[in-house]
Amino acid sequence: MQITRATDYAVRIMIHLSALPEETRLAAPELAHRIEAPESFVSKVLQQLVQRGMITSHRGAGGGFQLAVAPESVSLLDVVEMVEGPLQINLCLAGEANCDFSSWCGAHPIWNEAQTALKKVLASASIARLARDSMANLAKEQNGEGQIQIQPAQPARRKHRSS
Amino acid sequence: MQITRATDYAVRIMIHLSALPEETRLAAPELAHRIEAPESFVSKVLQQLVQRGMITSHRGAGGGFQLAVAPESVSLLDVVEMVEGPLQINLCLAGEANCDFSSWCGAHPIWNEAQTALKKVLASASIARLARDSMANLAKEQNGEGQIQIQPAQPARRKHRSS
DNA sequence: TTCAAATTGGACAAGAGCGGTCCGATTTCT
DNA sequence: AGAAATCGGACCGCTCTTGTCCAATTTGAA
Repeated sequence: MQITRATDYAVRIMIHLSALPEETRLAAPELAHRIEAPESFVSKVLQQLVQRGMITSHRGAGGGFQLAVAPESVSLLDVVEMVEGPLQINLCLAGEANCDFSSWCGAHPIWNEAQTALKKVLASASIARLARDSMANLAKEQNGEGQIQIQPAQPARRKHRSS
Repeated sequence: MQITRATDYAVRIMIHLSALPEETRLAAPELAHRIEAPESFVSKVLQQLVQRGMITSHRGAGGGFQLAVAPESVSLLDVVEMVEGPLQINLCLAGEANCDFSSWCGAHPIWNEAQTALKKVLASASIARLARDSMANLAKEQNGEGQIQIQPAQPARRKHRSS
């Protein structure tokens, strides 16, 4: 009864990209580092998000990933179901075929109600809002301190400096 | 993001036992057949329920399982957590140690809210109510027809009749 | 044009959990 | 003494999870 790591990473990715200035492009390793998730695994999740049209990718030098949708219009539930498929709390909610009792079982309506309540909460939160909340919280936490919270995509300009 | 089969079976077991006349004892194979679940797997779930004190077992001839708690006072959530452990929608809700962002991440409160909503629904339904609903639905479905719905524990008196 | 930076896609793999089976040991009723 | 039943543990195949690694490809820039 738990969301997978991949899903959690996907959410973090979407929030982070959404918090960046528009059109900002970020490379996979950099993104992975920022959300504190393993690089090679994140790259898989990124591919999935690309396939679903949530983000776009650009290859080659200076490439990376950027948001492809309006973050206001995609909910937490959207991202979750994008990675995990339709959210089903119990097998018996997946069509009549999977449950001989559904017509009379007293638990059936409760499973349904619970699932609906869960979905409702997740559907009510847009990625854009989560990004705003994150930034606001961060700003509040380290009050005006130096440390940058969500960095605006460093220029990546550096030429091979040894140190 | 789905409850396990074992959990579903446990719920069915509790509901079924709760629908029986008090003090009724039922053997594992019979119970398994009634909830349409594999015998040997159900016997494992039954052991678990015994260990948690939800039901009591009696060995030997004429033995079986029977309810050990007041079905009014045990909720669907209780049964779920009895089998699966504490319900956690996301790893990041399992204490600060599991999430470096929890203090500021915008998604964190939403995960929490979603989990709470889910738990609330499951906690609000008692096994006793589910049993009553089941019986009422069944009675309605096959209106006064012959077929017995939840059988009152057949006497099991039969001595080896071949046919 | 060439090189380096970056994504893409696929193969691989360890580990855990799930769903279930099987059986010998034990208890208990008759 | 049986027979009926639970108990407990071992075992099993499968799928999913959580990754890793690499060769191929694309692309921007020097």
